[in-house]
Amino acid sequence: MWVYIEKIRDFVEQEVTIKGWLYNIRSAGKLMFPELRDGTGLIQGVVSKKEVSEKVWEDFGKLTQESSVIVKGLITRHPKKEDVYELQVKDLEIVAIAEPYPITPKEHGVDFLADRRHLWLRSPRQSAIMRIRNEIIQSIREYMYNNGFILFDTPIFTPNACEGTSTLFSTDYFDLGKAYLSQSGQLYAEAGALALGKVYTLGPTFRAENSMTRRHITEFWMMEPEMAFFDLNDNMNLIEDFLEYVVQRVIKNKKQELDFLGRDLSKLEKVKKPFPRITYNEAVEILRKKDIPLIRKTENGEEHIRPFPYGEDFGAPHEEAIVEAFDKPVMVHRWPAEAKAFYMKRDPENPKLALGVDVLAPEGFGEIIGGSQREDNLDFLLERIEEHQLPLEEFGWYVDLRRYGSVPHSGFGLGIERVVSWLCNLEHIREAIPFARRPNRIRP
RNA sequence: UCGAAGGUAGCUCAAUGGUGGAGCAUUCGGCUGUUAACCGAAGGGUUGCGAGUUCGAGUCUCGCCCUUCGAGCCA
Repeated sequence: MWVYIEKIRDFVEQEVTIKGWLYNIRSAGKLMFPELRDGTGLIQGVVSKKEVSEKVWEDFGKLTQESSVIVKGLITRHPKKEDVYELQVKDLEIVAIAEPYPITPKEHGVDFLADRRHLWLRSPRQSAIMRIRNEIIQSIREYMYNNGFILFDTPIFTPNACEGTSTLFSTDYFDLGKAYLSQSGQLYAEAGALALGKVYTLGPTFRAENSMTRRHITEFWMMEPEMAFFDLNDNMNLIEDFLEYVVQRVIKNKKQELDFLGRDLSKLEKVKKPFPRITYNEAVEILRKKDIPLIRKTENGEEHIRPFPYGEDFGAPHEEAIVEAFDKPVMVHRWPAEAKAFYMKRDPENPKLALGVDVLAPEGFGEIIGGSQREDNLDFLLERIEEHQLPLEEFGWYVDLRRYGSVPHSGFGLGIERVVSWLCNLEHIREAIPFARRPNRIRP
């Protein structure tokens, strides 16, 4: 019977068939120890010369790393190790002999591996990350479904920039001129929220920023819920509840993979409601107390400005300093409006502040969520569009949402790969997605 | 885009301006409990590209290309 390695415990002392690939093989005279991989796990086979036919013995000698095979044998407990199982090999069918495999069980550099991403994904580490990514996305979908959100898929071709700030990838669109690859589904999700109440979009987004850091890729997946009649506070309550659900479910269901990656689970177990909520101004106070300067580039190098001035946005060193004191995600809210996007509603108590919230992951993994309450007043929104010098003709439909039964509404965007990096404790975001797109890499 | 480090065998890395090496991988041989197995042997090189200095350049100088790390921007 064909079984998957992850289910092997249920078949002890039974004869099974495993279909997979040779991960590694060791030999000791009349014994061989092939390590088999089938996508769900690894198992060590034991081939004894006196137990198998001459042909099977010879065929095992021909196998190279990553050769595909169908192996029959008896599942037994490891003679020395607890909860480890082996396959006592009886028969072998070679599906295909692999050419010399470039990725060996030894060390490799990141560039070499990135060039062979299509093969790198076969390694136990990458396989564990992809399984955890799957669990994260699945738990997001289930949370949303169970809480009354409607999946609302937004377009990838768009005629306008959602936020005027970042650069967009462009392409020709028949007779209609340029089209751009979406950098966010938010504006369309707002239309969805006013139609359906609570919606979310989950799909790829694109940013043509020449960002060469361990936290950026040019094509990344984002989950963006949008809720009618939610204010900033409701938004933050949702973020807390949602993040706790996702993190706790992932550590419950993917413990084996997280252990394999060497993830410190005690840090993730602390991700429970409530999360600290601090205002932007309080965050600046933290930076001032720690004497973290704002570093600004000048013609003759760098300028270090102390104390950190109110109104400036935070960079990576600032985020790290703010998060340091907490062991949970930190929600920073009420930002200087000037630095923020045009669609954010102003704080009624202080119009210089926008009702935005950023969520900073613990352990220095940076911003995983950016959200806000949206501007729902028609005249204020028109003002913002003018201030930001955005083409009104492209935003006509968006402005319309304020004409026909406008309501307070809020939402946020969560970067899937940032969350994968955080939960898997990855050094670099390039491992968080099957095929990472970066400014200097579009292959494979 | 800016700053720093780097580019030598298939991979990871050594090599005082003076005959380019090791471990792993590959091929062959040995070994009945191996776990990135081990032991023995063999094959494997336009030192990123181009110019210059020098009797002599992997090593020094200049230009270009590429990679990594950090910064900015952001999810």
